[in-house]
Amino acid sequence: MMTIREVAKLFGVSTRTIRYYEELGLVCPERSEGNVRLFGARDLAKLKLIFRGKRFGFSLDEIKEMVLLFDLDRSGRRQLERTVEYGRQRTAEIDEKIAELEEMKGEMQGLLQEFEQKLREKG
Amino acid sequence: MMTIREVAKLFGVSTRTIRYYEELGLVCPERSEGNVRLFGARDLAKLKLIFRGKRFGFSLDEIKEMVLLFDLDRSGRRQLERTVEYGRQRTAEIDEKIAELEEMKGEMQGLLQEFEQKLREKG
DNA sequence: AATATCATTTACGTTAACGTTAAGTTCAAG
DNA sequence: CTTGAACTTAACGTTAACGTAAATGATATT
Repeated sequence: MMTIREVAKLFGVSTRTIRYYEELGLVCPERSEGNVRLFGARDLAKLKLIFRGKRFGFSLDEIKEMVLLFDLDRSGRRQLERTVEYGRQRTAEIDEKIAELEEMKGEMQGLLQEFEQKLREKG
Repeated sequence: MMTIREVAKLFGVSTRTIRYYEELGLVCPERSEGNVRLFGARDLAKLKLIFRGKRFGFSLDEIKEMVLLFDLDRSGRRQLERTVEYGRQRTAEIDEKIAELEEMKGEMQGLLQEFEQKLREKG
């Protein structure tokens, strides 16, 4: 069980950021006797997913939906099916993002080759 | 040569967004006799790069630096070398992003398999 | 038990990336 | 040449994602 400052340091963010994510319902750590937040392994895995999502321009609202995958494991069959379907859509989106990134990379490399060509011309 | 509304519609954004990007110095379209913005092919290619960058969580400040690749083609040798070096760093970063996205995809697929397993258990 | 260093909630402040409105200008159609 | 739609600048409004400060409570150390 980690304290909020340890968690913040672990992910390289402020404690405010962690509390804000709790405000939004993204995480819901246990509390100690004296109402102090205590983060378990599952909370940390969730936060890892959250910060990874952030790095790819997902909004916190979108991330909130993605994080539901973490919370719905003892739900009913119908709910599970929808969760799986939702997860499929998300991974499909990620595939698209990867493809687009590679296209972007290709364009930039094209530009670089042009420039290098010009450099060679100048000797 | 396209007008601002045509450009906005083409990319599915507001005209304000396009003007804002000009405010930041990201694009610099020609002007007609009567001071009306006219976007050429090069402006459109640049905007395409800009919106693609946005989809991956790059800030407009970061994008501004990336877009410099478009503007510096008749600069001097030293400048060209630095541009090429900068471009290399950017493509390396994109490689990292791709790798991380694939890791993310793997994690989500792992979760999905767990859920599907549970679905099979429930018959 | 006092002191220092953490924690808590509450609430207002900040910045990026636009949205929106106002007041005026240009362009295409009739 | 006028009328209406689309353009212009200028300026203030908005929202997400936090930053920061105040007042207070918990915890560890000496």
